[in-house]
Amino acid sequence: MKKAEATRLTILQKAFELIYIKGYQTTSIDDIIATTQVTKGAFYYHFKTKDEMGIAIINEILKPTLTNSFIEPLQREENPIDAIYNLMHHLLIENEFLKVEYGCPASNFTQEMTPWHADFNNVLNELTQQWTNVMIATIEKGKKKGLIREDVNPKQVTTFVVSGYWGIRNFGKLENSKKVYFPYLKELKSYLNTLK
Amino acid sequence: MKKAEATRLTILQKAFELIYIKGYQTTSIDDIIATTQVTKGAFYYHFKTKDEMGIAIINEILKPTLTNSFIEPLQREENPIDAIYNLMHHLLIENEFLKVEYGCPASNFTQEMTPWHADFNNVLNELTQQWTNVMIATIEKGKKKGLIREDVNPKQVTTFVVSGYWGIRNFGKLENSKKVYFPYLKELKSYLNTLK
DNA sequence: TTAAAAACATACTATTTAGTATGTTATCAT
DNA sequence: ATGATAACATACTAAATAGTATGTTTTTAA
Repeated sequence: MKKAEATRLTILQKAFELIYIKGYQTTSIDDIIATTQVTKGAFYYHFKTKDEMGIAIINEILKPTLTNSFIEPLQREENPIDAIYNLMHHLLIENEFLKVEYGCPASNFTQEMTPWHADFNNVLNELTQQWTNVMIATIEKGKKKGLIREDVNPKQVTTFVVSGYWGIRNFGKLENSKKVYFPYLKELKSYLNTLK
Repeated sequence: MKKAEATRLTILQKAFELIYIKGYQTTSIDDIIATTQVTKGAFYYHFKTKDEMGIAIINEILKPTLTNSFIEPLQREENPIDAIYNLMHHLLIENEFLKVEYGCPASNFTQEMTPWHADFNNVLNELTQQWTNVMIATIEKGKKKGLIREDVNPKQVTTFVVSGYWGIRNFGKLENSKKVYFPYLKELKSYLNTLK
């Protein structure tokens, strides 16, 4: 990797961390250049504005993570019920990238930026749709294999499940403890089992 | 009501609206005094700091709304399954206080303030617990009446349901349309029916 | 090796921000 | 009616903010 590309990447990575912790609006460019040890000139050489950097974070940091941690695990498993449950368990309990006290990065971004920044809205919508589309496909495959009841509506289930995930992350943030994750996961499991 | 109290209340109400729409951090005191037609002197006579006003909004605006729109409907109904479903339907579809494009005010506050402002965290936790406690009690009553299966865990179900609500509000915000609410509500209904 | 362009560095600016200092006016008990 | 205090009004300040102007240094292609 070229040095300039490396600079750009460290800006994105460190900025993401700060934003994940403090929020987008309250993370200043000065904060970012202080923690990255990159000067303002370098920052504005790589990004025209703060918002351009924000969009780049979503596209270049969040999207790859989404693919690795949210999508691939769904595609690896045979049974959609196990796939979804194991995914959630992994995201909530094991994943070290996501911290209970700071919630879900995509959800945070959506909450903060979506009503007022069309660009953010678009790219976050893409992000979410990638995830939901794969989950829908997973459930449909399960139906064909006879692992899921015929009358189950995959899109409906996906909306319900993804909502639950976003909500429980908010819950965790509020209680600042993974404790809330356990009743959620238990109930998710019994819910998913009703789809058999 | 005394005139001074009226001033305080309009500040809280208008500030709430702005914050609901734009977020807490990006709503400035100047924004608030501009839309309320109240001067800075008056504002700081009523509130020592912006955060004091923020807490007051949660206690004096959000809490009463919670009681009226989130708690009483649960207590009025006999069957917890109907109670929860009708509540959600009402909150998502009929309620005019809550707007799809701006999400859930309590959830927005949690997302934005909770990791860094202990005072906000405390009061938001109270708010949420009031709601969940009533929902738990509703389900327990339903169990005693034989309307809910014996092996259902009320706290687990409540965590699951409330998470779903918060999540679907985030979803609505993202898609900026009530359309997503319908698959959610349908699946919520079939889920709730499995608790019988 | 060298010239041009890419990559970075420093010092600055205009605006916005929460909050304050210091007033003036309205209200109310006596 | 009057004095005290509650309620508001105006003008200011210091800090923070996104972004710019104008450099210097490093890479790279010839």
